[in-house]
Amino acid sequence: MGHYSDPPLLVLASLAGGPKHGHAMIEDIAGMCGTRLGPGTLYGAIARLEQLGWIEPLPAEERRRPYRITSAGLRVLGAKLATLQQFAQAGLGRLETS
Amino acid sequence: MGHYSDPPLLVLASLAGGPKHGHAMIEDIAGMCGTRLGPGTLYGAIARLEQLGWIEPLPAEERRRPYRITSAGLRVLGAKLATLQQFAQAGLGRLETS
DNA sequence: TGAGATAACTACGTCATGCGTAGTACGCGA
DNA sequence: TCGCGTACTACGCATGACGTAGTTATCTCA
Repeated sequence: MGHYSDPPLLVLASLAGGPKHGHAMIEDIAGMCGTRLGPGTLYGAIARLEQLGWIEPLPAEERRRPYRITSAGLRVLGAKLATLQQFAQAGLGRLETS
Repeated sequence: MGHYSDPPLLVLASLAGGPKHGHAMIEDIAGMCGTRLGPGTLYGAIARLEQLGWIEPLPAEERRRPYRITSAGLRVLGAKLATLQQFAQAGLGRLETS
């Protein structure tokens, strides 16, 4: 433990830093928070996010399939991160009290 | 969307505010972040957390089964909340840039 | 030129767990 | 005594996390 892990959110956050293909996301996410997603986890999350319209594919280069976050994805990401931070702060507040 | 949901974490955070029985946690969590856990979700999470030694049962009063967070649970909660906040901040930073 | 490593992805299977529904039992007020 | 709210148990489905293995292409180095 010690890593945060919510694959779809990690993917969105990674793509918020710029378009990337799958393998690059793995590296980016590992660098960002130490979580190294397996291929099954990553590409599963990507497929679901694409279906939701939160990310979209860019023209493939060779065998890389790059993706970009959509405006809808940005909105969702912002909302999620905001509630996440709110919750984290509330929780930490409770910890200090006790 | 708009609610944060990670049942075990929510339970730990709720118990960080003092010992509670199941039903009280549901209300507490709903008040804290708007997420209302169903019984299956809640009691499932409780059982797993107890097995991990992160929470422990207190003597039952009538049909209420109160629980308290353990010191191990507090440590885990602190660590999780810290990484959570770190991640949220990093993500929000990326959002501002783009 | 051919063995090995790395990059990038696909396909598959399993297991945990999130979540809803239903059911039980108890106590309280009208 | 009827019904409502509390508090929990039991069950079952479906999602999704995760690992393993396999595929193909590219590059390096001997």
